Parts: sequence; C-alpha cells; structure tokens
Amino acid sequence: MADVIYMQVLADLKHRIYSNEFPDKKLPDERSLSESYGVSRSSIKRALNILAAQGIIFKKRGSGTFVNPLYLKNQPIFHNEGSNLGVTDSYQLGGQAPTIKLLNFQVVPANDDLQQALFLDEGDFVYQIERLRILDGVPFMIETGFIPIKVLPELSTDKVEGSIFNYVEETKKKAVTKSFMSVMAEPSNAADQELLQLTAYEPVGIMEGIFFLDDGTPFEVSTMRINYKYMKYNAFVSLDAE
Amino acid sequence: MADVIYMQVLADLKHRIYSNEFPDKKLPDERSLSESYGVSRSSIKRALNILAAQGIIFKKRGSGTFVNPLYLKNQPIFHNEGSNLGVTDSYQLGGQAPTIKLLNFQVVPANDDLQQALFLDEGDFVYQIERLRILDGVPFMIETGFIPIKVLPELSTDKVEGSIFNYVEETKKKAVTKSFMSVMAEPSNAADQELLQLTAYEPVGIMEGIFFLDDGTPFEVSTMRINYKYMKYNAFVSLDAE
DNA sequence: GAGTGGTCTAGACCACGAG
DNA sequence: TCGTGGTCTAGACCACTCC
Repeated sequence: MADVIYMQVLADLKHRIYSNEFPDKKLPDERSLSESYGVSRSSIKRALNILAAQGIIFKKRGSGTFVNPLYLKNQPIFHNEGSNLGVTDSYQLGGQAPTIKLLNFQVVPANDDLQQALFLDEGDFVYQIERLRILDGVPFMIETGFIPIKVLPELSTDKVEGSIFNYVEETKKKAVTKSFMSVMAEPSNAADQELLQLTAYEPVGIMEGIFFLDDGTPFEVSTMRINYKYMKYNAFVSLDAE
Repeated sequence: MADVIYMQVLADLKHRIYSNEFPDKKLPDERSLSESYGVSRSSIKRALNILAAQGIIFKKRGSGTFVNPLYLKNQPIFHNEGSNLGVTDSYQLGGQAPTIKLLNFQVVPANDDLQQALFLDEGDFVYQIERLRILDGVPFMIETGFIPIKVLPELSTDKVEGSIFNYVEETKKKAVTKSFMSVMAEPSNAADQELLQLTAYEPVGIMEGIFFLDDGTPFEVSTMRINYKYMKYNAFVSLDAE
C-alpha cells in the first residue's frame, strides 16, 4: 500500500481482521502492537482510529479494542470504505470489474438545482452523462451524472466509457475525496424495469450525491438508480467531535 | 465546550470562521496557531483535521489551510444531521413529533448473531422491542430492536413507548454517539403492507444497525423497515485519512 | 492496583508548492 | 529556497474498567 507507516499497519491489521486472526474479537493493546510492529504508539493509534472511523473496530477505554462483529457478518456487496466514496468502484470487490454502457452523452445548460449544487452561474453548461453499469453481465445500475464543462473541458465519448474519477485523478492530479450522499428507495419505473431487468414489484435503491475535489471544488452531481439486490450502503456515524 | 484542548481550539476556530474572520479564506499556518493558542502543533492539527473531515476547511500541503467557500454559502448541504445518528430523531424536523405504538415487548435469549453484535455471552438475555412509528397519524416505520437486559435492567413497557435513547441519556448519563448502519431496499412484504399502508408495488427502505454508547459499549441492534416515501439517508463522506 | 485507551507535548524530518 | 502541511517518535499524565 502506501509507504507511510500507519498505512502499512492499517493494511496489515485489516488483513489480520479479515483472516479472523482475532476469534475472540479482541485486538492486542496499543502498547503491545507498538512493540510488535516496531513503531510508535501514535502510529498504532492512527491506524486504529481509521479502522474505527470505518466501523471495522471499536475501542473501549479501560477495556481494549474489538472487532465490529456486524462488519464481518455483513460482507457487503457495496460499501463506502477503502478507496471510494461509497459508490461504483466498490463493486469490484467480488466477481469481475463492472463494465459500462454509455446511454447518452450531451452538453446541456445547467438548471437552477445544478447551478446551486455545482456552484455555477447562469448560462453555464454541464455534461449530461447517462451510463448503465454491468456486473458479470448483469446490468445493476443506471447512473446519470452532471459535470461542469469548465471543470473538465476536454471530456469526450471514449473517456466517459471508463471511470471518470480515475481520469480526473490521472490528468488533473486532483482526487475526488469528498461527497455528500442521499440514499433512498422507490418503486421501479418502466425504464428501470427494462434496463435493470426488474419486475414491477421490485424496487430500485437510489443514491444521489455531490462529489467534490480535494480542493473543495464541486465536481459532479450524480443520481444512481440501483437494482435493490445490489444496493447496500454501509455507514459508520460518529458524533464524537461535533 | 468540552474541556479537552483540541475541542476548545475546534470550537473557537469554527466560531472565527463563521464570523468571517478570514475574508481571504486562508487560515494562519499551523505553527502560528500553535503559538497563538499556546498549545502544541499536534493539538492544532487535531482540531484542523476534524474541521477538514466536516468539510469546513481543506488543506493543501505546501500552500496552507483554507475555508471551504461552499460551506459558508451553502451550509444546508453540509449539515447532515446535528444531534442524531441519521435515524428516528431526525423525523421531528418537519411536522409533529412522531408517536410510537408498541407492537411487542418481551425478553428472549440472545441468538448467536446478537451475542456477537452486542458482545454477549451464551445464555444472556435481550429485550425484543417491536414498535410502529407514526408521524402526523401516518405509520411510516416498523422498528425491531434488541437491547441487552444487563445494559438496561430496569426497562419497562411504558419506557419503550418513548425514546429509548433519551431515556438512556437521562438516566445513565451515557449518550448514544456511534452507529454502524446498513441501508438497503426491498419489496414490501405482507406485514409491511398492512402496517405501513403500502401496496405491493411500493417498497420499504431498510436500515439496520448497531448503536454504541459513547464509551464503546454496543447498546442496541435495530432493524427499521420504512415506508420508502419517508426514507432519505444523508451522509457526508470524506476520504482524507484513508 | 493493573491494564487499557485518551490527550498532550516538543521536536525532528519529509514532501509539496510557489516564488 | 522557504513556507507549509504530513509523518513519526518517545514519553508523560489522565480517565476508565475490571479484578
């Protein structure tokens, strides 16, 4: 993984947890870990704090550090952890990487909602990108995204057939690191049923979000309509520091 | 605020940001802040990291720390939820406070999953609490919760007809500050349709989670089946420290 | 009282951005 | 090159849990 110490410790601990190396759900104490990894306790704490923020472990002062049993039980198809924002990249975990079928790609004027969300002015334009995501041959998500043309003026058809986030990170050296998401559910409509191979009794999960670059620039507004069987959004919420 | 140093710095910086004390959107560098507050740079970093995780500021190595202009302009987007965990309390926002109809309340032995999730031993008992939540006369959520009797030995029927979280906070002086949630969707089943007044074409949103006390004790496992019209789960996700 | 996580410090060195 | 944030250390002391 990354070459910093706490990331190495993080990756190793994660691996040990997934390998069920702590069947009693209790991790060694921080001072022992510090010694066995040969790093400072601060670095251990840093790794543990991230795992705790991801909901993988939890700590009890005076007692120790424990694996979150629900996390292992709920081996999610879909989760907001690791190197994604709770969205499409996470589908790569099980099975094959998803493929993309481009449904629609055009430039349109930003409406009021988009202007607000993407911090645009009257008359600004956005790309409208509709894509169908397919996992192991099964279409599971209809994704409609809006990206300001001034953020990515050189976008083209072939580029939107791959990961736009990766494209941005490679060419702009700016990572997409923040998002504001809403998760909902709805009965499937006719288009959902056709594209996602659903019956009228089967619903879609909906994830709507605004994505930001690491410098705070709003980058994309996206709506994902997901076959309900494929949607499981995991979130760890902590009110500690507010 | 809290008596720890980084929380004091955090609160003060937040206040200064809201007061527009940094019109050029640039905060003083960490070493200056350290000196002016009379605390170590580590404590400053800790406060700044929390502000960054909340999306209020962002940091650029080599350049400095800046206020997120969107935060000041568009605050509602970033406020995911003040003092709740993305669950039932947040429904009080619009309209009347929800009421509760108790469907079932009994003590049962904890099964394996519950033992794991709530950190219980073989033979431990839990309350099983099934409640219907009603907003402005409309039932919108079926909630099934499991709470270890040893955490709340004095729970009684009248108490589970109100907010259990509030009850815990008042009597135990322990707040429920963390949760690990999964959000999904499913077609409604017969019970859903009857209790939530849904048709077979209308789905339920499902939120499943473990709630923790601020000391890390797992407190409750809960499954909520929600009329899809009433479910909107908001989350702010930041990948800064991963 | 022993064990464990939480906070805090002081200082060193590294990596990146801009002039 | 300088200023800035990022990482890391070693150690002190506090707060809580459990025996």
